[in-house]
Amino acid sequence: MAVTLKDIAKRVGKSVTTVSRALHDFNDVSPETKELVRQTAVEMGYYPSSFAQRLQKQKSDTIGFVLPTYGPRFTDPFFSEFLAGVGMKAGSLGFDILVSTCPPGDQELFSYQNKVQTRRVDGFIIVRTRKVDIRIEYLCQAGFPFVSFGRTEGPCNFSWVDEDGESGMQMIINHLVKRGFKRIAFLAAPDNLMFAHYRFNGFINGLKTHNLPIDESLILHGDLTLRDGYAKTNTLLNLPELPDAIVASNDLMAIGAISAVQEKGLKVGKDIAITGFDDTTMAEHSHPPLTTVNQPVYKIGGMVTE
Amino acid sequence: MAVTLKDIAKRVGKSVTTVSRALHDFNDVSPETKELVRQTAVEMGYYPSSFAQRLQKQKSDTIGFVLPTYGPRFTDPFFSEFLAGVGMKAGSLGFDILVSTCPPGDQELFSYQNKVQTRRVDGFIIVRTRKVDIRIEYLCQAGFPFVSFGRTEGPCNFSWVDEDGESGMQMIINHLVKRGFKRIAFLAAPDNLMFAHYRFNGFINGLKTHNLPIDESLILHGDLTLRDGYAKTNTLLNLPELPDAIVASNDLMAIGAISAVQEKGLKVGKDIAITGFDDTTMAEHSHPPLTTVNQPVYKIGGMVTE
DNA sequence: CTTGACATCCAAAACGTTTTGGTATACAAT
DNA sequence: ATTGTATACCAAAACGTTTTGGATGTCAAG
Repeated sequence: MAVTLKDIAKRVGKSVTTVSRALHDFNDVSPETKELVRQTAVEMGYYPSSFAQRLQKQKSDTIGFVLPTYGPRFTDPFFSEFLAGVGMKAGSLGFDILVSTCPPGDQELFSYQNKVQTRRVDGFIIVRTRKVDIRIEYLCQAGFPFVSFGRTEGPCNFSWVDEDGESGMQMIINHLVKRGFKRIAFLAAPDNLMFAHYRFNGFINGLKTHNLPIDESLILHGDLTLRDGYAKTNTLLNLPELPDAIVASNDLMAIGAISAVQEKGLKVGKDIAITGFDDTTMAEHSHPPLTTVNQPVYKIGGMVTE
Repeated sequence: MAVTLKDIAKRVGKSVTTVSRALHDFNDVSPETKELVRQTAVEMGYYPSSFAQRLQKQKSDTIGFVLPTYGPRFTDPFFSEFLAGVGMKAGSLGFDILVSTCPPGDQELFSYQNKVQTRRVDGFIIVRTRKVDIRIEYLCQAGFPFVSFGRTEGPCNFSWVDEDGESGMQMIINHLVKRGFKRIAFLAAPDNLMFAHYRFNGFINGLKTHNLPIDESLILHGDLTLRDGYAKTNTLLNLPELPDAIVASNDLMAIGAISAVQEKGLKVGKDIAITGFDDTTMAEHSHPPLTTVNQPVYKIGGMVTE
């Protein structure tokens, strides 16, 4: 159906080689021929077959990205924003991006292996790194190119982009302490997630810096969802001695916390301070406005891609 | 680098043809040969080159999806959930999904043309259809396969999946009227978006059904963001005569509306009722809980893909 | 002994590119 | 006349598959 080099060659009465080289502006083609070929190509509506090119070049010009989907209700706005950043940068660099979805777990590795083995992608972008991350271990050991958003533990040597969640969290503690809050609770996230781990460290170090006691009963582990932020905050609000501040590991949980606190008839920011982390648009427009740490997700997506 | 059919052929002392046919279980290959070939393939770690296959078959087994990114702050959770649904279904059907990003506008068409012309995808999935939709017009006229989530105006004949936003909105009005609300405001969305159009129609028809007057001053047009829901609601709250209910075209705007109302010291659900549309997880955990209409985005993503 | 049916195999073409390693011609310098 | 140097061109191989249209050998029926 589609117009090929051969068709153009036939039309202009030259060989396929010459047509190909004319279109690539090689200097062993006469200016007249080049012009003729180019015009004919446009006229006939020629576009190279990407698969033929890729087969020949042994390059896919494609980046793989596996969305770690946590079930059907998968609405963490992080991913759409990150993907937007990735997509823009990839597009401007002439790369395609091949997205697949897979819940974290056993089958996860298949998603990666599959694309590596059938040579569908030249490299991967990895997000939500974990302390022990089989994806990273596999790709490292296979010598396959990838860049991650987030570090990992373990011996692998690879390129990554990361935020400094530890500092970010310390800034939050400083902010709270400066305003007189002392009994600070923490809504932690699954500790196998590296970013959660760093934020947790930052929290602990922040308390230590200000010589505040670390009260285990004020540290609860949530799953990063709004729902869970709400639930865990209710647990906190049932303690005999209430916290005067709640530091959440991300904005979603913080927003859940706000709901819970408001529901109890307490004033957020007065009775209990609440802070988030990420600076999502949701945070931007919560009421009262959420104190949070900006994480430029779109930009990070671009950086990782680059 | 990678193992090819030729390598296997050499090893087992048969032709490439035979190896290929053995692996595809053709019945003109002896059982012994088949077994031998299969084992050798596994041993040598053979995986077919997807590009060679695709070039040969003239099929890409890939679905294109262009994310309509509205700027760097692009956090509409709709898209991650939809994409999760698409990805799961596509994966189970052996299809890849090629994602690119492009803001709606002039260059948008390029994203599509490009992939059509270089034959990188076999078909497209389209979302957020518009009354006059150049993407649909182009693909229709080019005879290129696609399925959309959402209908469009215009003469094109194509396959789509859609929600019945009109009924959904009427249900909401019924719900409100039954509870005694009469002065109902509407946070509309850009009318060129089909889903917004249907929801608007549903709103108007709902009012008519109950013989309620249509007050233009109570109909404001927002851009679907939380921020704008907040802003437009403030406008409503400055009217000489307040509405007793605010119907938002989507959950994000509804949540913005809740903020605005609460900030004024009014009680949501008592002084002013607020409803959303979409049933995002955010809505699920807003306080007070948002009355909304469920839109099974994940499932829809799967249906469109199928 | 021939014929036909069947089982097993394969060379070559095709998919649409890019690259390699040339050839042919013209013209100038020796 | 020979050599050298450009300039303009191209056949063939290569990338890794699948498909086409056979070829070969065996065995049973006639």
